Amino acid sequence: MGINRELIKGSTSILILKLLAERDMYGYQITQELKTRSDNELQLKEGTLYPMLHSLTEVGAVEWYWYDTDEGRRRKYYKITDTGREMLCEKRREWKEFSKLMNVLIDGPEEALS
Amino acid sequence: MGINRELIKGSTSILILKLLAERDMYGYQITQELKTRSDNELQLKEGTLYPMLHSLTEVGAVEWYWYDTDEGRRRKYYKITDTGREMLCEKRREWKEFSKLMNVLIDGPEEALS
DNA sequence: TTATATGCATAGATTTACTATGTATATAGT
DNA sequence: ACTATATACATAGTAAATCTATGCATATAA
Repeated sequence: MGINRELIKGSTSILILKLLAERDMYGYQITQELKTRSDNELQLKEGTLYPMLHSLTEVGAVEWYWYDTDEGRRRKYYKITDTGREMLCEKRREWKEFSKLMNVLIDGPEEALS
Repeated sequence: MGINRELIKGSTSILILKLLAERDMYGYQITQELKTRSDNELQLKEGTLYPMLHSLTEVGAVEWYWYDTDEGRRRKYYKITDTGREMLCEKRREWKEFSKLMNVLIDGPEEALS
């Protein structure tokens, strides 16, 4: 449905880009951070996250690098690019517009409240 | 993604139920009304609308009746039920919650603005 | 008579996100 | 030593939502 479709499609990627705009993060960390910040309401699954991260990498919105922790654990860190920051900015703007429209529509004309 | 999934799934049905809560409408009218109210941004397609209306009928949220206009045109009017009004109320509440959360997350902590 | 708008509807494709699963290491409990 | 849980990456297959394309039919304007 026009704007809706595009918006909704981006809702997950907005959140990922937003977190990466604050600092580099690895996949698992992204899921935990979203879970914490949303007070357990947003539980991003691996089946959603990793394909999305790969897709964001393909379009040049993020880059990644391996990092070996001192416990010998390997982590793949994702880093937002300038392109990614522009995407975030644009998607944020679109989200604001869409949510504003939705609020107007579902609150609707006063006479409908009777 | 939890709440997101459920919310987004309902975004179209919320709008349909909202319109029907104001007055009975037929399919084509719903598409035009949404288009007008959203200033041409929301163009609900028949392929989305009719399956949705049938689905809402199945779950008892709406009912329908035929109406013959004086020009001999037949229109299928949809009418919201009490169940539908409850659904609308619940969905509206969930939308408010979700959009609020999204706004908090994408605006994020102030230190991220640097 | 041709195009456009109105009006209902379905079939098939696409997109998105999910569930389920697989691999592997670290740590805590028994 | 064994087991469970958390961490960490990833893919295959499935389900759901919406879209595009199409079909049928009538009214009206060019």
